Amino acid sequence: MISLKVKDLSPVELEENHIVARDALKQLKVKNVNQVVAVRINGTLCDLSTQIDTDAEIEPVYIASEEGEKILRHSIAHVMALAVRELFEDAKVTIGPAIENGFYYDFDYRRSFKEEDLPVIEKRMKEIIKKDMSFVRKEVSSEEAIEFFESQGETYKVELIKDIGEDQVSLYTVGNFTDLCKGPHIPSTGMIKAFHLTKVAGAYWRGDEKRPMLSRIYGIAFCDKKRLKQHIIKLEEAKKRNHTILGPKLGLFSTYEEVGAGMIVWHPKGAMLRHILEQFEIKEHLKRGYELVKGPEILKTELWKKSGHFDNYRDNMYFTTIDEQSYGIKPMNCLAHMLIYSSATRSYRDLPKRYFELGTVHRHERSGVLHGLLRVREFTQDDAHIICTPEQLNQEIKGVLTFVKDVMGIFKFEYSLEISTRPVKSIGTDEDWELATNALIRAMNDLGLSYDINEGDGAFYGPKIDVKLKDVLDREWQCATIQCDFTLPEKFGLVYIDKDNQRHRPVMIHRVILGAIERFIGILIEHYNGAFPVWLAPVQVKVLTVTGRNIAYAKEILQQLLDSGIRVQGDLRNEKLGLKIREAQLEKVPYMLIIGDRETSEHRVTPRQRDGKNLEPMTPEAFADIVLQKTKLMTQEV
RNA sequence: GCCAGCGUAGCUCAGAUGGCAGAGCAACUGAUUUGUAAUCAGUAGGUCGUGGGUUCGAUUCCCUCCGCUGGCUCCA
Repeated sequence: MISLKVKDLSPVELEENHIVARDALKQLKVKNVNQVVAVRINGTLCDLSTQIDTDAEIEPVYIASEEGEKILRHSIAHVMALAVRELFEDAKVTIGPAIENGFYYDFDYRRSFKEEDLPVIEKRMKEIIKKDMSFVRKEVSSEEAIEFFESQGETYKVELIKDIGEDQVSLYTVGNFTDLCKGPHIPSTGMIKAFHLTKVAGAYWRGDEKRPMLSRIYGIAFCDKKRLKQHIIKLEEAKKRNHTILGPKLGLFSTYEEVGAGMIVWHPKGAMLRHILEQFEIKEHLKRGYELVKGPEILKTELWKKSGHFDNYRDNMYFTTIDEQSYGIKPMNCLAHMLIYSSATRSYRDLPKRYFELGTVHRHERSGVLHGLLRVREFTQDDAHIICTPEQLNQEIKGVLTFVKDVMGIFKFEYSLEISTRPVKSIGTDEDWELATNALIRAMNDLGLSYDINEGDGAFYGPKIDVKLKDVLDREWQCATIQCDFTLPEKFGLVYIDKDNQRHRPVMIHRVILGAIERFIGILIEHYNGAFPVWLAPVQVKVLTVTGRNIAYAKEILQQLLDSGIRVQGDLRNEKLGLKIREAQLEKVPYMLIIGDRETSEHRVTPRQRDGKNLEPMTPEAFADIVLQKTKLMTQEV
């Protein structure tokens, strides 16, 4: 006799000594059992076919839940593998997990899969689903599993089992396809209602580019057709917000095949947007005790050798020769800042030094990774190096984290934080790395911030805190970063004289707030869907005349607004007002000023907001005050 | 760099088993002086991304390179 209980309900005593989970749910009168994909038995996720033979608390996992959908997606990956193995006989299977919104499976086949293969595979999958085939779990010894997969020629699976290193592994069979898998899975393929194969991609086995390139097939999947459709609509909406489309359309920037990959050409409105951000940054940095500095674009290769960049970052650098001397184009701004520090004897009283530079850097990124403004080869960082005593480190890191919070708050950005630890290719002693890593962790804890740890993803010279923002497709991009560096001060022999009249080694923080102006603007465009708030809008106001009789007065208004520092343009063409409004609307200008005969005779302006609302006619001065006030306060709304 | 897809007028896109390349919007010209998201008419605009090959003939088929997109890897 066993006692079973569903969360929040009273226990039920059973006559039997064992029962299959699915039957238990029925006996316990759990609702909609046909919508349940798996169960939690005493907290452990299990298949519906699991036999229960002890007292247990069980909890149904419904297909529409986050967990249930994940199980569903993973199961669809298996169905895809079955379809692929049926269609492409000697295709080897590797791994196929559930991911956000869907799943993928990596195959090793004599050719890579093409997009035209997808409808064929999808059709076969639908046939399998129609047959409502069961997922059958079996636990076997690792030796047995290895023997089985070897007989199937599934060498990748054999490698996986050996790496798992357990005595027992579980296998799942659907149709004639048996896969190594922890599970759980949906009971049978009939539960699959909504999926679509979306794209193919190459992917290295185990993410290692020295290993074979596999062929990956991606799919999206949801518990029902409605959710799938919603997701597709969402993707279409996202596409419209995409900065690579919106940016050129709004006259912000463009790229040219003849200029080169990863190089951005800024048009007037984009250059203005950059300028606004840069002025904002200079102001915010000066407020926080930073000093403006500026280093050259190219520095002698010897200096890059001294800093360690030549050994560790050479592949990403461009070099040139001038008068038989080798120079490196800077991929980072730190070198000049080091030299500025060491140009004088520094006292502990001088520290911390905070050097800030809007520094343009060049990095040779691999061609395949370039993407719009988010990944380019030339970009400008809002870069600063803080040189301080070890005792000041914690305070300085907290200062930067607060700076980041303040700035992200102005833009109303949500962001995630990550601490990255020592990578394989790196310099410095273990003690320094530990000290620096702990300093970062302590600062985060002091401020009560939550973060993830990203093992082995630090810079070659030190650990770092990364601040990540999402683009319109929910891809995360690193923007702000705070990096500790104990090695550069040493390489450059930086010292300060402490109270004890002895020379001591300062520590350094590399940090950016927006990150790269280019990337940040890319994210900004998507964040605001191109409709920038007044303080950021490259054109804040457009003056629209109704007829030619209003041109003289409109010009007066234009000049008056320009004089008061407002970014204003006129549309004085001989066109209908409706057209002018439409065009200004498509340019996403925050304010339009309608200038007709009434406004001209009363010496007023009628503002129309971007949201379509008209304000009451007012004096030009009153309107200028509104715009200037919003600019000053950096408000979010129009 | 690797895998897959794509590249036709300023933009969005048609098009042909290889035989003089098409539309809408934008541009230009003229008319219209107009009150809250497109006034009308006309004109002009393309070595079909680059270079090579196959062919009587290539924008179309093949190769190379350039660029873009989505992944892998790498990073702000």
